[in-house]
Amino acid sequence: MSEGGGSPVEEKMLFSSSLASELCSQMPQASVGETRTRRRRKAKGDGAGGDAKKKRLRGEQLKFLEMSFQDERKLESGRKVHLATELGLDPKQVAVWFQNRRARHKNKQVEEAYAKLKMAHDAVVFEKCHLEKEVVFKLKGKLLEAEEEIRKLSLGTSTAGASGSNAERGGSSPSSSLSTVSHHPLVGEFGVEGEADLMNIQEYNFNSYMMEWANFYGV
DNA sequence: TTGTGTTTTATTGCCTCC
DNA sequence: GGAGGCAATAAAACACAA
Repeated sequence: MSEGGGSPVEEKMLFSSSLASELCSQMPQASVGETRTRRRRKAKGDGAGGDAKKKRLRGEQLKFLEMSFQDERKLESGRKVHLATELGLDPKQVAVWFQNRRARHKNKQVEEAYAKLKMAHDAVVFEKCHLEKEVVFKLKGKLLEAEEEIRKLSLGTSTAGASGSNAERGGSSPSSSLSTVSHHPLVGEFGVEGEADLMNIQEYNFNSYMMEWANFYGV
């Protein structure tokens, strides 16, 4: 039944070549179509007078049409008739072939545009993750610096206060010097003591920052 | 061989332009 | 109002795995 000629796979190869050109060249008569209410026609086949069976075009016909399509995507009637007589086809068949070919071409372009957009999107997501990690890293560094600052301050106040008697302050235990840490506003807020408590402060600050960040970005 | 998915050819209905 | 374009769809032809 098949009319010989190249296999459909070969034809496909032909189609898929050299399609990378103009993106978005003809965006259809846009949004007008949105209101179209699509009808459905009755299935044919039961209809009168032998619908001619569909015939695949032969390889050389396809080649010729393809060349013509690459040359010019639209088909004015003179060219249509010429092509039809040249290939032994009905002019209507030629017109239909061009119509379908344009549709395939457009699909291909849309696919390519999608692939490009997707690549760009993935790259942006990757970059975003990278930047976030960088921000977190820098903030942790600053936090450590701040922690160091606090430690220095607390050590300073404890050594300065060591000149007075412990009894005056009512502190007798060796750990009482650390208790002055609680004079620092941040520390006092939590009523914490010691280095472990400083770590808690750091963690608290970091967590609250992360919460803010998450809220801000809606994560 | 057959069921199923894909591609190609053809039709229909709507829209735009001249 | 007719020609031609397009989107949506039907259906034949084909490919291919099971």
